[in-house]
Amino acid sequence: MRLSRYFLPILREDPKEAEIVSHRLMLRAGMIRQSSAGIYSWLPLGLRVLRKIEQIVREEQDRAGAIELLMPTIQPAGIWRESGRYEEYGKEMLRITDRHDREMLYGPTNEELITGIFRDSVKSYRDLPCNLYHIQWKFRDEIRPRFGVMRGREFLMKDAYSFDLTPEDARRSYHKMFVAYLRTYERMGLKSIPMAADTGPIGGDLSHEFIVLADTGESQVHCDRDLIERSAPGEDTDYSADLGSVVQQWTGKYAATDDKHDPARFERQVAKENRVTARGIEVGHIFYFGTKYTKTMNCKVQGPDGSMVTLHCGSYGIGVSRLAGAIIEACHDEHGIIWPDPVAPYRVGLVNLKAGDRDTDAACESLYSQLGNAGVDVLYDDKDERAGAKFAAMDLLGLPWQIIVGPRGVKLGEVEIKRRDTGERDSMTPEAALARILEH
RNA sequence: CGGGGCAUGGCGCAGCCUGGUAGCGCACCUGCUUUGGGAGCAGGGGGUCGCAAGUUCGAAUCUUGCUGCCCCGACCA
Repeated sequence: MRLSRYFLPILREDPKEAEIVSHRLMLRAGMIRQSSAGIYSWLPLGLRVLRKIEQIVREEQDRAGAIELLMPTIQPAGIWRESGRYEEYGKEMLRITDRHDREMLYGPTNEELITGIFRDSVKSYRDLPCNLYHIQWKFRDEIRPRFGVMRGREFLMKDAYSFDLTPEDARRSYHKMFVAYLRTYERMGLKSIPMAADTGPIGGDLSHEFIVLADTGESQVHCDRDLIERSAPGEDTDYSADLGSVVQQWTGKYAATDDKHDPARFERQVAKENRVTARGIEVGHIFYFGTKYTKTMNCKVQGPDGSMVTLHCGSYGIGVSRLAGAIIEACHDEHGIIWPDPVAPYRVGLVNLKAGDRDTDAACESLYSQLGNAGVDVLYDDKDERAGAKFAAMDLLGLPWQIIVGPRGVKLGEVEIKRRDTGERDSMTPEAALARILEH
Protein backbone atom coordinates (compact mmCIF):
# COMPACT_ATOMS: atom_id res chain seq x y z
CA MET A 1 0.00 0.00 0.00
CA ARG A 2 1.23 3.42 -0.96
CA LEU A 3 0.85 5.88 1.86
CA SER A 4 0.04 8.63 -0.64
CA ARG A 5 -3.12 6.73 -1.58
CA TYR A 6 -3.97 5.29 1.80
CA PHE A 7 -6.35 6.56 4.45
CA LEU A 8 -4.20 6.97 7.51
CA PRO A 9 -5.00 10.05 9.56
CA ILE A 10 -2.07 10.30 11.97
CA LEU A 11 -2.23 12.73 14.86
CA ARG A 12 0.87 14.51 15.88
CA GLU A 13 -0.44 15.46 19.28
CA ASP A 14 -2.17 13.42 21.95
CA PRO A 15 -5.94 13.77 22.00
CA LYS A 16 -6.75 14.85 25.52
CA GLU A 17 -9.47 12.29 26.15
CA ALA A 18 -7.05 9.40 25.85
CA GLU A 19 -5.47 8.60 29.18
CA ILE A 20 -3.89 5.22 28.72
CA VAL A 21 -1.14 4.50 26.28
CA SER A 22 -2.94 2.07 23.99
CA HIS A 23 -5.85 4.46 23.54
CA ARG A 24 -3.50 7.34 22.79
CA LEU A 25 -1.46 5.35 20.32
CA MET A 26 -4.46 3.88 18.55
CA LEU A 27 -5.88 7.35 18.00
CA ARG A 28 -2.55 8.84 16.99
CA ALA A 29 -1.68 5.99 14.64
CA GLY A 30 -4.99 6.41 12.85
CA MET A 31 -6.34 3.01 13.88
CA ILE A 32 -9.61 4.08 15.44
CA ARG A 33 -11.88 7.05 15.91
CA GLN A 34 -14.47 7.37 18.61
CA SER A 35 -18.06 7.49 17.51
CA SER A 36 -19.66 7.84 20.93
CA ALA A 37 -18.70 6.78 24.43
CA GLY A 38 -17.27 3.28 24.22
CA ILE A 39 -18.08 2.90 20.51
CA TYR A 40 -15.41 3.16 17.84
CA SER A 41 -14.92 3.13 14.11
CA TRP A 42 -12.01 0.99 13.02
CA LEU A 43 -10.00 2.83 10.39
CA PRO A 44 -8.09 0.85 7.74
CA LEU A 45 -4.93 0.32 9.76
CA GLY A 46 -6.82 -0.68 12.90
CA LEU A 47 -9.04 -3.01 10.93
CA ARG A 48 -6.02 -4.86 9.58
CA VAL A 49 -4.84 -5.51 13.11
CA LEU A 50 -8.29 -6.58 14.22
CA ARG A 51 -8.44 -9.03 11.33
CA LYS A 52 -5.03 -10.48 12.14
CA ILE A 53 -6.01 -11.07 15.73
CA GLU A 54 -9.33 -12.54 14.66
CA GLN A 55 -7.61 -14.90 12.26
CA ILE A 56 -5.23 -16.26 14.88
CA VAL A 57 -8.14 -16.80 17.24
CA ARG A 58 -10.03 -18.56 14.46
CA GLU A 59 -7.15 -20.83 13.51
CA GLU A 60 -6.62 -21.96 17.09
CA GLN A 61 -10.33 -22.53 17.65
CA ASP A 62 -10.50 -24.62 14.49
CA ARG A 63 -7.40 -26.54 15.50
CA ALA A 64 -9.02 -27.40 18.82
CA GLY A 65 -12.06 -28.77 17.02
CA ALA A 66 -14.47 -25.89 17.50
CA ILE A 67 -16.72 -25.08 14.54
CA GLU A 68 -17.38 -21.56 13.35
CA LEU A 69 -20.83 -20.17 12.67
CA LEU A 70 -22.26 -16.66 12.88
CA MET A 71 -25.15 -15.53 15.01
CA PRO A 72 -26.81 -12.12 14.74
CA THR A 73 -26.12 -9.08 16.87
CA ILE A 74 -29.82 -8.42 17.38
CA GLN A 75 -31.72 -11.05 19.33
CA PRO A 76 -35.37 -11.50 20.24
CA ALA A 77 -36.30 -11.01 23.89
CA GLY A 78 -38.24 -14.27 23.95
CA ILE A 79 -35.36 -16.68 24.37
CA TRP A 80 -33.96 -14.51 27.14
CA ARG A 81 -37.27 -14.81 28.93
CA GLU A 82 -37.00 -18.58 28.63
CA SER A 83 -33.65 -18.62 30.38
CA GLY A 84 -34.83 -16.07 32.89
CA ARG A 85 -32.09 -13.61 32.07
CA TYR A 86 -34.21 -10.97 30.38
CA GLU A 87 -35.19 -9.49 33.72
CA GLU A 88 -31.97 -10.53 35.44
CA TYR A 89 -29.53 -8.85 33.10
CA GLY A 90 -30.38 -5.28 34.02
CA LYS A 91 -29.35 -2.05 32.39
CA GLU A 92 -26.22 -3.45 30.80
CA MET A 93 -28.46 -4.95 28.15
CA LEU A 94 -29.37 -2.60 25.35
CA ARG A 95 -33.06 -3.14 24.68
CA ILE A 96 -34.62 -2.20 21.39
CA THR A 97 -38.14 -2.17 20.03
CA ASP A 98 -38.82 -2.79 16.36
CA ARG A 99 -41.61 -1.23 14.27
CA HIS A 100 -44.08 -3.87 15.37
CA ASP A 101 -43.29 -3.15 19.00
CA ARG A 102 -41.51 -6.45 19.33
CA GLU A 103 -38.92 -6.50 22.05
CA MET A 104 -35.41 -7.06 20.77
CA LEU A 105 -31.96 -6.57 22.21
CA TYR A 106 -28.41 -6.06 21.05
CA GLY A 107 -26.75 -9.26 22.26
CA PRO A 108 -24.30 -8.99 25.14
CA THR A 109 -23.59 -12.72 24.80
CA ASN A 110 -25.12 -15.69 23.01
CA GLU A 111 -25.85 -18.59 25.38
CA GLU A 112 -29.58 -18.43 24.77
CA LEU A 113 -29.31 -18.15 21.01
CA ILE A 114 -26.88 -21.03 20.61
CA THR A 115 -28.77 -23.23 23.05
CA GLY A 116 -31.93 -22.59 21.04
CA ILE A 117 -30.22 -23.54 17.79
CA PHE A 118 -28.68 -26.63 19.31
CA ARG A 119 -31.89 -27.74 20.99
CA ASP A 120 -33.85 -27.57 17.76
CA SER A 121 -31.26 -29.37 15.69
CA VAL A 122 -29.49 -32.03 17.73
CA LYS A 123 -31.39 -34.96 19.13
CA SER A 124 -28.82 -37.71 19.63
CA TYR A 125 -25.79 -38.24 21.82
CA ARG A 126 -24.04 -39.42 18.67
CA ASP A 127 -23.67 -35.78 17.61
CA LEU A 128 -21.71 -34.95 20.75
CA PRO A 129 -19.38 -33.50 21.78
CA CYS A 130 -19.88 -30.29 19.89
CA ASN A 131 -18.27 -26.89 20.28
CA LEU A 132 -19.63 -23.99 18.23
CA TYR A 133 -18.14 -20.53 18.12
CA HIS A 134 -18.53 -17.24 16.40
CA ILE A 135 -16.68 -13.95 16.23
CA GLN A 136 -19.26 -11.23 16.46
CA TRP A 137 -19.86 -7.75 17.83
CA LYS A 138 -21.45 -7.56 21.25
CA PHE A 139 -22.90 -4.68 23.17
CA ARG A 140 -22.85 -4.17 26.90
CA ASP A 141 -24.06 -0.81 28.09
CA GLU A 142 -21.30 -0.34 30.64
CA ILE A 143 -21.89 2.31 33.25
CA ARG A 144 -18.59 3.85 32.40
CA PRO A 145 -16.78 2.81 29.26
CA ARG A 146 -13.11 3.78 29.30
CA PHE A 147 -9.60 2.94 28.18
CA GLY A 148 -10.56 3.19 24.52
CA VAL A 149 -11.07 -0.14 22.91
CA MET A 150 -10.13 -2.00 26.10
CA ARG A 151 -13.43 -1.39 27.73
CA GLY A 152 -15.82 -0.25 25.09
CA ARG A 153 -19.54 -0.80 25.09
CA GLU A 154 -19.44 -2.31 21.62
CA PHE A 155 -16.72 -4.91 21.29
CA LEU A 156 -15.72 -7.79 19.08
CA MET A 157 -15.64 -11.09 20.88
CA LYS A 158 -15.01 -14.68 20.06
CA ASP A 159 -17.39 -16.82 22.04
CA ALA A 160 -17.50 -20.59 21.90
CA TYR A 161 -20.10 -22.88 23.43
CA SER A 162 -19.51 -26.54 24.17
CA PHE A 163 -22.20 -29.20 24.47
CA ASP A 164 -21.53 -32.53 26.16
CA LEU A 165 -23.48 -35.48 27.48
CA THR A 166 -21.80 -35.64 30.87
CA PRO A 167 -19.86 -33.39 33.25
CA GLU A 168 -16.76 -35.52 32.58
CA ASP A 169 -17.04 -34.95 28.85
CA ALA A 170 -17.63 -31.26 29.49
CA ARG A 171 -14.39 -31.16 31.42
CA ARG A 172 -12.53 -32.55 28.43
CA SER A 173 -14.09 -29.89 26.23
CA TYR A 174 -13.03 -27.28 28.74
CA HIS A 175 -9.47 -28.53 28.70
CA LYS A 176 -9.29 -28.21 24.93
CA MET A 177 -10.29 -24.58 25.08
CA PHE A 178 -7.85 -23.99 27.92
CA VAL A 179 -4.99 -25.23 25.76
CA ALA A 180 -6.25 -23.40 22.68
CA TYR A 181 -6.22 -20.16 24.67
CA LEU A 182 -2.63 -20.63 25.78
CA ARG A 183 -1.64 -21.15 22.17
CA THR A 184 -3.70 -18.24 20.89
CA TYR A 185 -2.09 -15.60 23.10
CA GLU A 186 1.38 -16.95 22.62
CA ARG A 187 0.98 -16.74 18.86
CA MET A 188 0.21 -13.04 19.24
CA GLY A 189 3.48 -12.49 21.03
CA LEU A 190 1.85 -12.18 24.44
CA LYS A 191 2.56 -13.80 27.76
CA SER A 192 -0.72 -14.99 29.18
CA ILE A 193 -1.42 -16.58 32.52
CA PRO A 194 -4.57 -18.51 33.38
CA MET A 195 -5.96 -17.65 36.79
CA ALA A 196 -8.73 -19.30 38.71
CA ALA A 197 -11.88 -17.20 38.51
CA ASP A 198 -15.25 -17.13 40.21
CA THR A 199 -17.37 -19.98 39.02
CA GLY A 200 -20.64 -18.35 39.96
CA PRO A 201 -23.54 -20.47 41.12
CA ILE A 202 -22.20 -23.70 39.61
CA GLY A 203 -19.05 -23.95 41.69
CA GLY A 204 -16.21 -26.30 40.97
CA ASP A 205 -12.80 -25.49 39.58
CA LEU A 206 -13.74 -24.93 35.96
CA SER A 207 -13.43 -21.24 35.38
CA HIS A 208 -10.32 -19.35 34.40
CA GLU A 209 -9.46 -15.85 33.37
CA PHE A 210 -6.56 -15.39 31.00
CA ILE A 211 -4.43 -12.44 31.96
CA VAL A 212 -1.90 -10.88 29.65
CA LEU A 213 1.06 -9.31 31.37
CA ALA A 214 1.61 -5.63 30.61
CA ASP A 215 3.28 -3.03 32.78
CA THR A 216 0.36 -0.68 32.33
CA GLY A 217 -2.29 -3.35 32.93
CA GLU A 218 -5.39 -2.50 34.88
CA SER A 219 -5.09 -5.09 37.60
CA GLN A 220 -2.38 -6.40 39.84
CA VAL A 221 -1.60 -10.11 39.58
CA HIS A 222 0.54 -12.49 41.60
CA CYS A 223 1.97 -15.72 40.31
CA ASP A 224 4.72 -18.29 40.23
CA ARG A 225 7.56 -17.39 37.87
CA ASP A 226 7.36 -20.89 36.37
CA LEU A 227 4.09 -19.90 34.73
CA ILE A 228 5.68 -16.94 33.00
CA GLU A 229 8.59 -18.95 31.71
CA ARG A 230 6.58 -21.90 30.50
CA SER A 231 5.68 -21.89 26.81
CA ALA A 232 2.32 -22.92 25.44
CA PRO A 233 1.67 -26.44 24.14
CA GLY A 234 2.92 -26.88 20.57
CA GLU A 235 1.17 -27.07 17.24
CA ASP A 236 1.30 -30.86 17.41
CA THR A 237 -0.98 -30.99 20.44
CA ASP A 238 -3.41 -33.87 20.07
CA TYR A 239 -6.80 -32.37 20.78
CA SER A 240 -8.48 -35.75 20.58
CA ALA A 241 -6.65 -36.82 23.73
CA ASP A 242 -7.62 -35.79 27.24
CA LEU A 243 -5.59 -32.66 27.90
CA GLY A 244 -6.19 -32.74 31.65
CA SER A 245 -2.55 -33.34 32.45
CA VAL A 246 -1.47 -30.38 30.34
CA VAL A 247 -3.98 -28.16 32.06
CA GLN A 248 -2.81 -29.47 35.40
CA GLN A 249 0.69 -28.17 34.71
CA TRP A 250 -0.71 -24.67 34.55
CA THR A 251 -3.39 -24.78 37.20
CA GLY A 252 -1.10 -26.47 39.72
CA LYS A 253 0.95 -23.31 40.21
CA TYR A 254 -0.10 -20.26 42.16
CA ALA A 255 -1.68 -17.45 40.17
CA ALA A 256 -4.25 -14.94 41.35
CA THR A 257 -5.56 -11.48 40.60
CA ASP A 258 -5.34 -8.98 43.41
CA ASP A 259 -8.90 -9.45 44.62
CA LYS A 260 -8.43 -13.19 45.06
CA HIS A 261 -4.84 -12.96 46.23
CA ASP A 262 -3.99 -14.86 49.40
CA PRO A 263 -0.55 -13.64 50.57
CA ALA A 264 -0.19 -16.41 53.13
CA ARG A 265 -0.85 -19.13 50.60
CA PHE A 266 1.36 -17.34 48.06
CA GLU A 267 4.29 -17.47 50.47
CA ARG A 268 3.62 -21.02 51.47
CA GLN A 269 3.26 -22.32 47.92
CA VAL A 270 5.85 -20.31 46.01
CA ALA A 271 9.55 -20.07 46.75
CA LYS A 272 10.64 -16.52 47.44
CA GLU A 273 12.70 -16.10 44.27
CA ASN A 274 9.76 -17.33 42.21
CA ARG A 275 7.18 -14.89 43.51
CA VAL A 276 6.16 -12.46 40.82
CA THR A 277 3.83 -9.53 41.24
CA ALA A 278 3.00 -7.80 38.01
CA ARG A 279 0.24 -6.01 36.18
CA GLY A 280 -2.10 -7.57 33.69
CA ILE A 281 -5.14 -7.28 31.46
CA GLU A 282 -7.91 -9.83 31.23
CA VAL A 283 -8.26 -10.95 27.63
CA GLY A 284 -10.22 -14.15 27.96
CA HIS A 285 -12.54 -16.03 30.23
CA ILE A 286 -13.64 -19.63 30.05
CA PHE A 287 -16.12 -21.43 32.22
CA TYR A 288 -18.22 -24.49 32.68
CA PHE A 289 -21.78 -23.78 33.69
CA GLY A 290 -23.30 -27.23 33.46
CA THR A 291 -27.01 -27.33 32.74
CA LYS A 292 -27.77 -23.71 33.60
CA TYR A 293 -29.29 -22.88 30.21
CA THR A 294 -30.03 -26.35 28.87
CA LYS A 295 -32.27 -27.04 31.85
CA THR A 296 -34.34 -23.87 31.65
CA MET A 297 -34.46 -24.04 27.86
CA ASN A 298 -35.12 -27.76 27.78
CA CYS A 299 -32.16 -28.73 25.64
CA LYS A 300 -31.86 -32.52 25.71
CA VAL A 301 -30.68 -35.35 23.52
CA GLN A 302 -31.37 -39.02 23.65
CA GLY A 303 -28.55 -41.00 25.29
CA PRO A 304 -27.24 -44.48 24.41
CA ASP A 305 -29.80 -46.08 26.73
CA GLY A 306 -32.67 -44.22 25.15
CA SER A 307 -33.22 -41.78 28.02
CA MET A 308 -33.36 -38.02 27.57
CA VAL A 309 -30.26 -36.26 28.89
CA THR A 310 -29.90 -32.57 29.67
CA LEU A 311 -26.66 -31.32 28.15
CA HIS A 312 -23.65 -29.97 30.00
CA CYS A 313 -22.20 -26.78 28.62
CA GLY A 314 -19.36 -24.34 28.88
CA SER A 315 -18.66 -21.02 27.26
CA TYR A 316 -15.36 -19.53 26.26
CA GLY A 317 -14.76 -15.88 25.44
CA ILE A 318 -11.89 -13.93 23.96
CA GLY A 319 -12.04 -10.16 23.73
CA VAL A 320 -10.82 -9.70 20.17
CA SER A 321 -11.10 -5.91 19.98
CA ARG A 322 -9.80 -5.60 23.52
CA LEU A 323 -6.73 -7.58 22.48
CA ALA A 324 -5.77 -4.87 20.01
CA GLY A 325 -5.44 -2.50 22.95
CA ALA A 326 -3.90 -5.10 25.23
CA ILE A 327 -1.17 -5.91 22.73
CA ILE A 328 -0.22 -2.25 22.52
CA GLU A 329 -0.18 -1.98 26.30
CA ALA A 330 2.28 -4.86 26.32
CA CYS A 331 4.27 -3.73 23.28
CA HIS A 332 5.21 -0.06 22.96
CA ASP A 333 7.88 2.46 23.82
CA GLU A 334 8.05 6.25 24.02
CA HIS A 335 8.05 6.54 20.24
CA GLY A 336 5.00 4.44 19.55
CA ILE A 337 3.68 0.96 18.97
CA ILE A 338 5.92 -2.08 18.55
CA TRP A 339 3.79 -4.70 16.83
CA PRO A 340 4.62 -8.35 17.36
CA ASP A 341 5.11 -9.73 13.84
CA PRO A 342 2.01 -11.95 13.77
CA VAL A 343 -0.45 -9.10 14.38
CA ALA A 344 1.33 -6.23 12.65
CA PRO A 345 -0.90 -4.43 10.13
CA TYR A 346 1.99 -4.50 7.64
CA ARG A 347 5.27 -6.35 8.01
CA VAL A 348 7.43 -3.73 6.36
CA GLY A 349 7.43 0.04 6.24
CA LEU A 350 9.32 1.21 3.16
CA VAL A 351 10.51 4.77 3.63
CA ASN A 352 11.42 6.91 0.65
CA LEU A 353 13.50 9.72 2.10
CA LYS A 354 13.41 11.76 -1.06
CA ALA A 355 10.26 11.16 -3.02
CA GLY A 356 10.70 12.73 -6.43
CA ASP A 357 14.40 11.88 -6.71
CA ARG A 358 14.72 9.58 -9.70
CA ASP A 359 17.19 7.10 -8.27
CA THR A 360 15.59 6.94 -4.85
CA ASP A 361 12.14 6.46 -6.37
CA ALA A 362 13.46 3.71 -8.61
CA ALA A 363 15.12 1.87 -5.73
CA CYS A 364 11.90 2.07 -3.70
CA GLU A 365 9.67 0.97 -6.55
CA SER A 366 11.89 -2.02 -7.14
CA LEU A 367 11.82 -3.06 -3.50
CA TYR A 368 8.11 -2.40 -3.26
CA SER A 369 7.25 -4.68 -6.14
CA GLN A 370 9.69 -7.39 -5.11
CA LEU A 371 8.31 -7.47 -1.58
CA GLY A 372 4.79 -7.51 -2.96
CA ASN A 373 5.60 -10.37 -5.29
CA ALA A 374 7.04 -12.29 -2.36
CA GLY A 375 3.75 -11.90 -0.52
CA VAL A 376 5.02 -9.44 2.07
CA ASP A 377 2.62 -6.72 3.22
CA VAL A 378 4.34 -3.40 2.71
CA LEU A 379 3.32 0.11 3.63
CA TYR A 380 5.30 2.34 1.28
CA ASP A 381 5.78 5.91 2.47
CA ASP A 382 6.08 7.61 -0.90
CA LYS A 383 4.90 10.98 0.35
CA ASP A 384 6.86 14.13 -0.21
CA GLU A 385 7.71 14.89 3.38
CA ARG A 386 10.77 15.53 5.44
CA ALA A 387 12.85 12.65 6.69
CA GLY A 388 12.28 13.43 10.34
CA ALA A 389 8.52 13.39 9.96
CA LYS A 390 8.67 10.07 8.16
CA PHE A 391 10.84 8.44 10.80
CA ALA A 392 8.60 9.65 13.58
CA ALA A 393 5.48 8.41 11.79
CA MET A 394 6.99 5.02 11.03
CA ASP A 395 8.07 4.50 14.63
CA LEU A 396 4.60 5.51 15.78
CA LEU A 397 2.97 2.93 13.51
CA GLY A 398 5.32 0.28 14.85
CA LEU A 399 5.69 -2.00 11.82
CA PRO A 400 8.25 -4.73 12.60
CA TRP A 401 10.62 -3.83 9.76
CA GLN A 402 11.61 -0.54 8.21
CA ILE A 403 13.53 -0.22 5.00
CA ILE A 404 14.92 3.26 4.68
CA VAL A 405 15.94 4.42 1.24
CA GLY A 406 17.68 7.76 0.77
CA PRO A 407 19.74 9.35 -2.01
CA ARG A 408 22.93 9.03 0.00
CA GLY A 409 22.62 5.29 0.41
CA VAL A 410 21.33 4.72 -3.09
CA LYS A 411 24.53 6.26 -4.50
CA LEU A 412 26.45 3.59 -2.61
CA GLY A 413 24.02 0.90 -3.68
CA GLU A 414 22.71 0.56 -0.13
CA VAL A 415 19.52 0.82 1.85
CA GLU A 416 19.08 0.75 5.58
CA ILE A 417 17.04 -1.88 7.37
CA LYS A 418 15.72 -1.38 10.87
CA ARG A 419 13.96 -3.64 13.35
CA ARG A 420 11.38 -1.68 15.28
CA ASP A 421 11.58 -3.83 18.42
CA THR A 422 15.34 -3.85 18.95
CA GLY A 423 16.09 -0.62 17.11
CA GLU A 424 18.95 -2.37 15.28
CA ARG A 425 19.86 -0.76 11.98
CA ASP A 426 22.05 -2.10 9.22
CA SER A 427 23.07 -0.84 5.82
CA MET A 428 23.15 -3.37 3.02
CA THR A 429 22.25 -3.86 -0.60
CA PRO A 430 18.55 -3.92 -1.46
CA GLU A 431 18.91 -7.61 -2.33
CA ALA A 432 20.34 -8.38 1.08
CA ALA A 433 17.59 -6.37 2.78
CA LEU A 434 14.99 -8.31 0.86
CA ALA A 435 16.61 -11.60 1.79
CA ARG A 436 16.81 -10.60 5.45
CA ILE A 437 13.10 -9.94 5.59
CA LEU A 438 12.12 -13.02 3.64
CA GLU A 439 14.13 -15.31 5.88
CA HIS A 440 12.15 -14.20 8.94
C1' C B 1 -25.19 5.87 39.70
C1' G B 2 -22.08 9.22 43.43
C1' G B 3 -17.93 12.87 43.10
C1' G B 4 -14.93 16.18 39.88
C1' G B 5 -13.90 18.50 35.13
C1' C B 6 -14.32 19.95 30.00
C1' A B 7 -17.11 21.62 25.44
C1' U B 8 -14.02 27.69 20.64
C1' G B 9 -11.57 25.08 12.61
C1' G B 10 -8.96 18.16 11.80
C1' C B 11 -5.65 18.05 16.71
C1' G B 12 -3.82 20.88 21.07
C1' C B 13 -5.17 25.45 23.26
C1' A B 14 -5.93 31.15 24.40
C1' G B 15 -10.00 34.56 24.70
C1' C B 16 -14.76 34.35 29.20
C1' C B 17 -13.41 37.10 35.33
C1' U B 18 -14.02 43.00 33.38
C1' G B 19 -19.93 41.72 26.93
C1' G B 20 -18.25 45.31 21.36
C1' U B 21 -18.82 40.48 16.31
C1' A B 22 -12.92 35.23 17.12
C1' G B 23 -7.23 34.26 17.81
C1' C B 24 -2.45 31.11 18.47
C1' G B 25 0.55 26.50 17.51
C1' C B 26 0.30 22.08 14.65
C1' A B 27 -2.15 20.03 10.36
C1' C B 28 -4.17 21.59 5.25
C1' C B 29 -3.62 24.59 0.17
C1' U B 30 -0.06 27.83 -3.22
C1' G B 31 4.94 29.56 -4.23
C1' C B 32 10.16 29.86 -3.20
C1' U B 33 14.24 28.02 -0.36
C1' U B 34 15.40 23.57 2.16
C1' U B 35 16.01 18.08 2.62
C1' G B 36 18.93 11.35 6.99
C1' G B 37 15.15 12.10 13.21
C1' G B 38 8.50 16.08 13.37
C1' A B 39 12.46 22.79 8.40
C1' G B 40 12.19 28.40 7.02
C1' C B 41 9.88 32.56 4.63
C1' A B 42 5.64 34.62 2.10
C1' G B 43 0.63 34.15 0.80
C1' G B 44 -4.09 31.46 1.60
C1' G B 45 -8.61 28.26 2.88
C1' G B 46 -11.43 26.50 6.81
C1' G B 47 -15.15 27.96 12.84
C1' U B 48 -23.63 27.23 13.70
C1' C B 49 -17.70 29.40 19.77
C1' G B 50 -22.11 21.84 22.03
C1' C B 51 -27.81 22.96 21.90
C1' A B 52 -32.02 25.98 23.53
C1' A B 53 -34.11 29.88 25.98
C1' G B 54 -33.19 34.47 28.71
C1' U B 55 -30.67 39.41 30.05
C1' U B 56 -28.72 43.37 26.79
C1' C B 57 -28.44 48.27 21.70
C1' G B 58 -24.95 44.14 21.37
C1' A B 59 -23.35 37.42 24.09
C1' A B 60 -17.83 32.75 22.80
C1' U B 61 -18.05 35.97 27.26
C1' C B 62 -23.48 37.01 31.97
C1' U B 63 -28.15 33.73 33.70
C1' U B 64 -31.13 29.21 33.39
C1' G B 65 -32.13 24.53 31.33
C1' C B 66 -30.53 20.53 28.32
C1' U B 67 -26.96 17.41 25.70
C1' G B 68 -22.26 15.26 24.79
C1' C B 69 -17.47 13.82 26.38
C1' C B 70 -13.39 12.89 29.95
C1' C B 71 -11.37 11.60 34.89
C1' C B 72 -11.94 9.11 40.10
C1' G B 73 -15.16 5.38 42.59
C1' A B 74 -18.69 1.00 42.56
C1' C B 75 -19.39 -2.72 37.92
C1' C B 76 -17.30 -5.45 33.75
C1' A B 77 -14.78 -9.59 27.93
